[in-house]
Amino acid sequence: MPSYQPGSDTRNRLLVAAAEVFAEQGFRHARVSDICLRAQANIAAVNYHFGDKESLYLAVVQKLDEESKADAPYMQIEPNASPEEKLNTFIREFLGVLLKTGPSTWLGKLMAREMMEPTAALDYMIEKVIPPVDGVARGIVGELLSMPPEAPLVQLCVSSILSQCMIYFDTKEIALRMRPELINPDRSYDPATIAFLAEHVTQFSLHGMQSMAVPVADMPAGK
Amino acid sequence: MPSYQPGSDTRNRLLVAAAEVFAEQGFRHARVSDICLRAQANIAAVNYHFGDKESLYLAVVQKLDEESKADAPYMQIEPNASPEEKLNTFIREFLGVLLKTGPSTWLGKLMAREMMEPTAALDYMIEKVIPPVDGVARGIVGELLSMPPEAPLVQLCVSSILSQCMIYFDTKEIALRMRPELINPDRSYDPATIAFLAEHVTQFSLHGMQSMAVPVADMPAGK
DNA sequence: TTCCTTTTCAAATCACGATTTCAAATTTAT
DNA sequence: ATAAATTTGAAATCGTGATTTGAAAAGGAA
Repeated sequence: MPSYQPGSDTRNRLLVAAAEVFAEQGFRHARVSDICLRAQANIAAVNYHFGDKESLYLAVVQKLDEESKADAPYMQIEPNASPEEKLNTFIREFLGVLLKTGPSTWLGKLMAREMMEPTAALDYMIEKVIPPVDGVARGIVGELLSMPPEAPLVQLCVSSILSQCMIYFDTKEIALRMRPELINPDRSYDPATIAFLAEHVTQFSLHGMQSMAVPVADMPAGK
Repeated sequence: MPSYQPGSDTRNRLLVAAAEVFAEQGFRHARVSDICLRAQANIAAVNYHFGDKESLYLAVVQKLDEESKADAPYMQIEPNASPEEKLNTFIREFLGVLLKTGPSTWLGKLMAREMMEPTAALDYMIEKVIPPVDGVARGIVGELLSMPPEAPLVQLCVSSILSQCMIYFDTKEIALRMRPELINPDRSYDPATIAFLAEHVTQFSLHGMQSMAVPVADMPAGK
């Protein structure tokens, strides 16, 4: 029942095609017939190699996660840069991951989708994918606020920053109708537009945090 | 084929139940069997009264929109308040619409879902629902920046503000796993938590805009 | 009451997409 | 070269959920 040749060509084509389709459509709307079509594989190939659609999805998430551990540009922030520069780089890379096309953007898109519509992969992501990204963001913000990365205020600011990036991914369908000239035929944003948006988010966030560099009220503890 | 008694009791129960289910699950995941169950109606009632699931959905959106035109708290900002107060009120009300439970929150939730996963209702929303909300937000931000509401920078800041609210709706499933004590059994957020989050978003955004009160670079025009 | 319109109901049908089946093709090992 | 193991392919099956059907119930007007 399991795959006997983990390096099988068909198996790999399925993983690549599936990453693309899942990133574009989300787990539920992705059709395994679509995935097989793009992978030039038979409709039964997913079940033969992975058991079922969800296991394939899990395999995609893990594969992309491992690959991104190798080189994820927004995880390797120049340690000597100023915290302001670090934040700008982080935002630019994170926005790119959500708005560009290609393999390096797939895990980010899957993560954004899991947040809105969780599947079994969310547990994996909470454990393995989110902490490193969150850690980098908290490190930068903590530095900016002169606060430990675990401080509740740091968490709030990280949410504010990430949300500003994600909105452009989430509202892509609206942008397509109201500002179609900003989006390429392959549904990616233009690099110039991404750079422009990153600059705005950076400025907005830097100033947003400027006056917060002292400990203030805590999150309410009880429910 | 069409409904003969537009005020039919069953028809109204369907509209109410459908609004609730659609807001909670989104259009695709909502089951008409579920809606009929909650409306105490037969499984065929949706097709008898509305034709099909999508027409019911459209009817729900329009009904909620018309009702909200009557009294939507975040649309009626005290005109004499300072712009800072107006922003705080707007953010608190908008967050409430996304994080509380009850009829007044349903349209906001449907709008948030349409953004991520558009249906035929998106066109209606782009035309009728978004402009008023967007207009109020632009008015407040324009006042804060001493800029006309149509300025591109005003648009960017509005996106930054709305995104910070929406993230708490979008990541509810993660919050459920990482901070379950913040979310009530009925899946709503506690009023104290909402007020706390609104305070943070307001402060972050006010400071984020503080230094922008002069015209700067424009959105790149060409694609 | 009786006829006609409207509404409800349970059961059947449809549509779509995931999964299974099993025979044929291919690969690998001896 | 042959046999066993592995992989592929086309068609069949399943499951879920929306939609349709047609008979019964309910209402209303003569």
